[in-house]
Amino acid sequence: MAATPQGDGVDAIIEQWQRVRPDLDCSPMAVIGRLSRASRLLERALKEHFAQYGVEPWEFDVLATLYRSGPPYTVSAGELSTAAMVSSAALTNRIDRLVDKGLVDRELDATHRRRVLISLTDAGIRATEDLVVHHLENEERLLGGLAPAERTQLVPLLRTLLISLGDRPQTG
Amino acid sequence: MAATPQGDGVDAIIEQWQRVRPDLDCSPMAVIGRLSRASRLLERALKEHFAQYGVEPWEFDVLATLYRSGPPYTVSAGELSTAAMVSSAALTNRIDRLVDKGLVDRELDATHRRRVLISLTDAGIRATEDLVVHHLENEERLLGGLAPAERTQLVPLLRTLLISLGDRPQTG
DNA sequence: GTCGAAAATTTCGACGTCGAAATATTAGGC
DNA sequence: GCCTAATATTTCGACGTCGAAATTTTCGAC
Repeated sequence: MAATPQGDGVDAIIEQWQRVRPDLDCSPMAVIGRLSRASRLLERALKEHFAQYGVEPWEFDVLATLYRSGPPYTVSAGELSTAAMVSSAALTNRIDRLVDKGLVDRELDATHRRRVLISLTDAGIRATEDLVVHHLENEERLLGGLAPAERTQLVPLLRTLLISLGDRPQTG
Repeated sequence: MAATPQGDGVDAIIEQWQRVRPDLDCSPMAVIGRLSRASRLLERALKEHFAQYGVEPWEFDVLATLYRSGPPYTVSAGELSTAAMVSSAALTNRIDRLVDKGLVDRELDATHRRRVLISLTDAGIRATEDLVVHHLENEERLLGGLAPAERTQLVPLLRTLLISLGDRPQTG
């Protein structure tokens, strides 16, 4: 009884916990549970969006990391792996496929030959410039439920959390 | 130059974009990028924590869903699949392994025999009761960087976002 | 200058998830 | 009461990621 009328899925979960274990303080779930669910839902929505353009989210992620580094759009494999938060093994696989698609080049760093440099091809630059515009429109749409003031409130709170979790700029 | 001194990784990414493409409004990234990164970092931290107890995050997730449903700690396979936001195929696999561990039972619903009911065993109940206490302590620790007032601000903002993304209680 | 440790990437094997097809069960139309 | 469609779960094949081992290159100690 007295089910929260306007609640989300996390409200329902916390109510269940309080019914079964009123002795526990479940308040951290109200934050962490929501972050986790929101991220999952956004991931799905982004995947659907990119599918319209024949790309996977990870493809745009790699291309965008290269593009935003600026001309000559070159980043080492290790930095790409860190930026994407995936293992170096996963990154090798991703680059293989982007090379096959003709969107990036792979070459050895002339001065430090154990490093591998990845660069956007001209086709990769064009593809990224096209994708990023639609991607931002889509992100804007996904945040449509938040008023501008709400977004403004959200940003510093999430920044504080990220910093406390150890998130730092790549090039400190 | 003029790198944000106290920024997180997302600040750095947005600065890169503005340097390369000042014509684009990247403000949605400030929210969505942070949600995505925070979720990834929290996922890793939870995984590390649960590893101390010899369990994977998904194991706790299934056990907790059963436990918070209350006695007799029984939920259908389909509901577990929805709650965990994974495919029914993935859930079959997860239940197989929890059955092998002796933490849950699998039985056919007597009245609707195409449904499969999953229940916590006594060992499963004890394991969950032990895990949830440590899990909440850990979540509390992970949110340590946020002041209580900041958490309080965060919750309704994330709820609004979740609802606008379509998140709803399972038993509407 | 050489040897061993450190660094960067790739290869390898194992694992977990997904979408689609298959299987089993229930509900409705007539 | 059949036959079809809908529902719920499992099976199957393919794919992507991970951790660890292997490979190549660089750096420092001596």
